[in-house]
Amino acid sequence: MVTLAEVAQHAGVSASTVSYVLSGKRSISATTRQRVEQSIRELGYHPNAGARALAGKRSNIIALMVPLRTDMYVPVMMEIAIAVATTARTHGYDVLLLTGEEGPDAVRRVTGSGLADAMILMDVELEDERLPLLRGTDQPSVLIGLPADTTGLTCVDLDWSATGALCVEHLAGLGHRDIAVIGEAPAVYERHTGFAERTLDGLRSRARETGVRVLHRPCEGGYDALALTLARIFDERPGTTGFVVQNESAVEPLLALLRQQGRAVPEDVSVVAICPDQVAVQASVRLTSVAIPAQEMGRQAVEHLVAKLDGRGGDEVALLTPELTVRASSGPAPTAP
Amino acid sequence: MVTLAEVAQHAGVSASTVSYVLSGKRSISATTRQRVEQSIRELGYHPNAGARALAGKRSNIIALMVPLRTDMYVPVMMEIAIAVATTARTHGYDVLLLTGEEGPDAVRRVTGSGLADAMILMDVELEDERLPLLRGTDQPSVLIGLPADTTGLTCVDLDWSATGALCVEHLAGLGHRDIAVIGEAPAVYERHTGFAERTLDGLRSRARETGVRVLHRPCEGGYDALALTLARIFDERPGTTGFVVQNESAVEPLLALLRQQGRAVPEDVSVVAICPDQVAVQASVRLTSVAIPAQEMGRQAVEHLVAKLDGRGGDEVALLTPELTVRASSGPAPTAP
DNA sequence: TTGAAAGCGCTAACAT
DNA sequence: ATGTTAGCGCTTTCAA
Repeated sequence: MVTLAEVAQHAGVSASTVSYVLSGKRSISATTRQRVEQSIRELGYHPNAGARALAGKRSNIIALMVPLRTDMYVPVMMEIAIAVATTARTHGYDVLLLTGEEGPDAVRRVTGSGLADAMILMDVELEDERLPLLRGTDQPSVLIGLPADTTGLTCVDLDWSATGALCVEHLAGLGHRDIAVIGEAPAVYERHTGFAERTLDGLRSRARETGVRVLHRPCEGGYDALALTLARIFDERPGTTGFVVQNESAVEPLLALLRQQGRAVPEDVSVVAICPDQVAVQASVRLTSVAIPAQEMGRQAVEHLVAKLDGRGGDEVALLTPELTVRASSGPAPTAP
Repeated sequence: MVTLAEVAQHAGVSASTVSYVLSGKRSISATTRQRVEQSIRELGYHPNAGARALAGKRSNIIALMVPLRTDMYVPVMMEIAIAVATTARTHGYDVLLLTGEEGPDAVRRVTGSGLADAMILMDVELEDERLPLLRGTDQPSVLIGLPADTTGLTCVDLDWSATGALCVEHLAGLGHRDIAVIGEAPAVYERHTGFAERTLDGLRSRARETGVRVLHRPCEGGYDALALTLARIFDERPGTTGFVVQNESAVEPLLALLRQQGRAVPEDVSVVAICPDQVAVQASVRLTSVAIPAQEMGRQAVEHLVAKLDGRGGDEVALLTPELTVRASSGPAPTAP
């Protein structure tokens, strides 16, 4: 293992000079710099992470807490995680992967051990039990998701309320008066996950404003669950002509069942999905959708965190503006026969 | 921040005693141990990770390199990653998330800096450029996936060749004589990803043995791509009665299109999928499938790695035996009209 | 069974 | 512009 001292000797300079060449924290003459860089290359030197963390009081590691749950749409989580990792690298940070399993203990462990300099939490609940800990520490953190009380916290999230509103607006604008919402699995609501409830709020308040009726039904993924849900919806509201789907694993089943029942999309019923663009374009009908900007969320979370680590920027809630893309699954409401 | 020295003082013992209480590397009298543990709790002490890594020469971190690609089935990657993280924790390790982006450089960086004690690589190609580096270092590693040459390497993977064979065997046993294989996206083959090629080998050699014909077609996911592929298949082999699908995002489109063409599953055509069980049971027809044991792969990778770190166990290739579950999508081949 | 003390490799004053 | 040096908090000999 090559040490800084060896590099120093090889280059004929002192250890601190090598250190400063590396950190750029003081000016170095061009010639020494080159000699040092040359030695570093020749010896294949890599600074020891532990020693650095110990002496410098920063590990250059960001912890990322991902949920274990399988009732969230996994590709979105993965996309966020990867965006976090790659963005972090561009700022010189590595990412430590923590699963939700350890819960609040993980926060304590990471904070206490100096393992990471900061952390990003995903899948935040409205009353998340990790929040008191975060507020009580000086370790910078960013939440992806919005808890009920954001005091003293930095959060990044899609503006789910606006997302819901946007969906209703689109359908209402097309003349739909009776809208059904296929929501996330019941467990997601029971857990009081912010995004699900906020979407619903946005949906409902815009419905009120535009005078359309909204029927919301949570739904597990898969065909069987959706068949049941759909039957109930048409039973209760036979005049339903618009659907908003928030559960990715209900998208394809919904399209299949509508087809099977002889209801044409978008002639008889319109469908608006809340999902990643990729899902929208790969579906059997190209879906009008509001995109979930997973990458952007991961990227912004890191940018905010790095800003805090650098002493710039403070607490703040960054809500991403939703964008609706019109595709083939939505059209004017059918005129009554 | 609480230090070991503070704990020692609080407990009225020396620093080394506290250290040994923590590591258990020498016997401590019951009373001292309790006093120390008490102090640790009272002060909320957490050992400093950097100092530990520096002095102990082990970071207790395992690096996990995940691919950036989106042409692999993402939930499987995620499930592996989470299994790695949770299993690692049970052995006292944390997991550092590296993306494939940095490529071989990441291996150098992690090895050189002592950031991680060991690493797990996912999405290994047959001739992976990271392998020479791994062979040339004493840092333990485990591959999830099988390269062409496994000399000096430890690998964990599903036995894809046996998986392919199993699929053909099942269909052949039901009397199918003409089988089509819907494969992964062309890019996956071009990249020479081991699992895709091996599956094909297994498929073909068992086909030869059982005297069935196999037509293999790579396929991007989504409806449009699959529609094209399917048309060509029936064009070329009108007598096709069995399908093996390896691309998850082709599963649902395939079922939809078959339905649409009036081909009943399993009466007219049988479908066997290679996918996680969850996908198989959530599909519109419950699929006969060979499961991809994502969790098990992640878990075993960590177990092997920990064994190497502890000086137990050496290089070794662990192939998981595939298991086929018969569900509703496969049945006897239709008798010729 | 316990203590004392020498580093681990690096950073950041403090000097010059 | 560069060198000297005192730690950072822990592990692990070496001693008792």
